Amino acid sequence: MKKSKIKTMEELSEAIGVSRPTLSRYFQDPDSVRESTSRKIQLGLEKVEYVPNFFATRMNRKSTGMIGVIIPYLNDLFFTNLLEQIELAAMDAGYTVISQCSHSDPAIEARAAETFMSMNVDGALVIPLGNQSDLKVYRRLESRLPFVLVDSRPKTMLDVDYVGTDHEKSCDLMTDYLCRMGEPPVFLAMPRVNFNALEREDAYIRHMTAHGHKPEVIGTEMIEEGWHFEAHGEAVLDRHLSRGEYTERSILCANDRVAIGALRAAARHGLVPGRGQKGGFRIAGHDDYPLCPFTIPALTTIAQDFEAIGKASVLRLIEIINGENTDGPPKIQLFDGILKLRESA
Amino acid sequence: MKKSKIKTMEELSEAIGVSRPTLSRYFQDPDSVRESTSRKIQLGLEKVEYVPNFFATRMNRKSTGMIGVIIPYLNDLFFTNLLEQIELAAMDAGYTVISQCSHSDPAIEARAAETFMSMNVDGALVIPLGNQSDLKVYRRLESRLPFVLVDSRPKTMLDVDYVGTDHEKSCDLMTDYLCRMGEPPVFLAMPRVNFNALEREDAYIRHMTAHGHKPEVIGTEMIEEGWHFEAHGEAVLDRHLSRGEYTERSILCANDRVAIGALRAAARHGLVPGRGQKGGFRIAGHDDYPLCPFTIPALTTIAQDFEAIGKASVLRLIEIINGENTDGPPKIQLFDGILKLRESA
DNA sequence: TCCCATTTTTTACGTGTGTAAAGATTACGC
DNA sequence: GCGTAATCTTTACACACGTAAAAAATGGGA
Repeated sequence: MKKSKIKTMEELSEAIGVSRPTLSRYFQDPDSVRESTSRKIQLGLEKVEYVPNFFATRMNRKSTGMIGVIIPYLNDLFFTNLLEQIELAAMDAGYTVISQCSHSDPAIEARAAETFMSMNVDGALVIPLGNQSDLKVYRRLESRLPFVLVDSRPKTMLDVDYVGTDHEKSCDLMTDYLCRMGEPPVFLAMPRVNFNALEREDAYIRHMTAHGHKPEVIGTEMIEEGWHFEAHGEAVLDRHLSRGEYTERSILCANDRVAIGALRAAARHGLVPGRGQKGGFRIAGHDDYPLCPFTIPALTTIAQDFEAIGKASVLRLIEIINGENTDGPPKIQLFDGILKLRESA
Repeated sequence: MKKSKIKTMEELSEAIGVSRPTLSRYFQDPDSVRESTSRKIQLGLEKVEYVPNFFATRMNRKSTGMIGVIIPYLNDLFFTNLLEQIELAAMDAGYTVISQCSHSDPAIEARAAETFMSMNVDGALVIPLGNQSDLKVYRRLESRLPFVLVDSRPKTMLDVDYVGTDHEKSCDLMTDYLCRMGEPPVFLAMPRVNFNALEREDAYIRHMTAHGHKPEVIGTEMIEEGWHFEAHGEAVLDRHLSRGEYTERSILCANDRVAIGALRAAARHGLVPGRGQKGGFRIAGHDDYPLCPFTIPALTTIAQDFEAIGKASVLRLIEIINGENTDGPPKIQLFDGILKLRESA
């Protein structure tokens, strides 16, 4: 059975025998028309191929029902997890998510923001690119549509609503745990591409100093190009282990991907990190990357609460869209990380 | 300096002192107006905040310059890699990509298709969900806009253009390699959620039979729920190793995520897979998941050519959009996998 | 200075739907 | 059968821009 194709609501109204304005109301809320007409329209729709034109639909509305999400990288399970939670939360709230990936390129990030503005999205969630982001873009965005920063936040944007993990606290948690169980940790940093990494590093340093330990940070120099975190972690730790350094220390990695590289460097040197191991060699990460339970040994890490962050950022954005609680200082929501004890530390 | 905000082209034309149709032409092609006016407009734009309305812009055009991409899962680096390549290729070709993730839900997948139709995208690339996909949706899509299947293809959709990896060939390659270097492999399957997995399994069986070996497939029963491939691989292999089975065999895994789980099961049993190892215990994967070089031991696998697949699918879609080479049988493009020899096999 | 070609302005209509107002129809209770 | 309220149809305008045609302005060369 071939359904006849119908392009406009006008045609549809003829085909069904109902006026166009009535159809229009039906599509926006089927309960806004009498039940008998509602049934009549439903029956008609089954016999026909019709999809309302998205553009025409949204053009006249104050609200487009869309929220834009800018995500910096696709090839990182951390971000995809976050994006997934955001999409699900937005879907729940009846919004359509348009996501754009900046592919490590500030120019693309800027263009994505531009696209959102021209599409009249009701609001945007921005997971910033990092240090390279073009801050002017955010300022521009700010003046035109509600937006919330997620996961990380440039130091120059402290006046914007923000949802993320309390890195200070979570890093403390881990540092504290490592100190309690053995030698105070060394921090394996990553190239300065991201604000969170710095926050964690700072938190580590503060915590160590406060407890009378001497902080040691390695891996701040760029060894591998770009976002090859695993390769970076492997190269840095390999270099030190080759010199016989840190073979009986805890290595606290800036994130799990770095830690995965570090695990490999350890294996190459015949070291098996773990709290059960003699000698006190241990490796810990941060983020609870989905693969952590499957590394060898399984990686001890701090889990970020993706779901809470995703949900909270969407809800807050919707609040702003609706003009609720928009006076006063920017609303900052920080969620606690959870220590995931596995094998490696 | 505060730029005055301008909402419509009408207002802009007053502000700059140029007629609206001229502005319209300028935005579509700056060279279509006299250079002096072009400069005048440029100067004006610098003093003013203006973003053309996306919807109004596209409504009257035959072409919206957008292509839609449906991707089944976000939390899998395989798909994100593919999506990235697609986005970059589309960007190169001057198209805007709208991507929608189906989150393992056929209903969401269907809605994404619906959205694309209502947005009048010029065409769509579809990476199917797998067996659960609602095939009616594709048929519907087919009758309304050009689309190309990517990565995997339902058996009921053999009449649609398709771009992917030649699994038959790549699986042969691996099976052949494993046979040459030691005991013929056992195939560690994954739950039947995906057509590629089956294709690979079939290819394995055919190859083994053709060469006089007895094919053995394990892990077809669902042990872990859903897409927890790593957990599945670990559980299946662990069960067999516990019985003392396959400790001197090659394990060919349906994909790398399954293999990562298998690696862990091996480690738990004190086995180190590798071509250098005595006893012939080896593990191999498929896809060249980005983490493969960092597993312990590094995973031998078959790399899919993401870039080629992404580029080819976009180019083919654009061909269809332009009405080129659309007669004749469906165009199938299969790319060869490349054997990545690392440590595990 | 004048003519002609090029470019711009003016005017007007099209895109598909939202939406408001006024008039026509229907449903329902009495 | 009548009145009233709910619902529907008709009509009209709006949204922001594409686009076509005719009229006006501009620029450059002779």
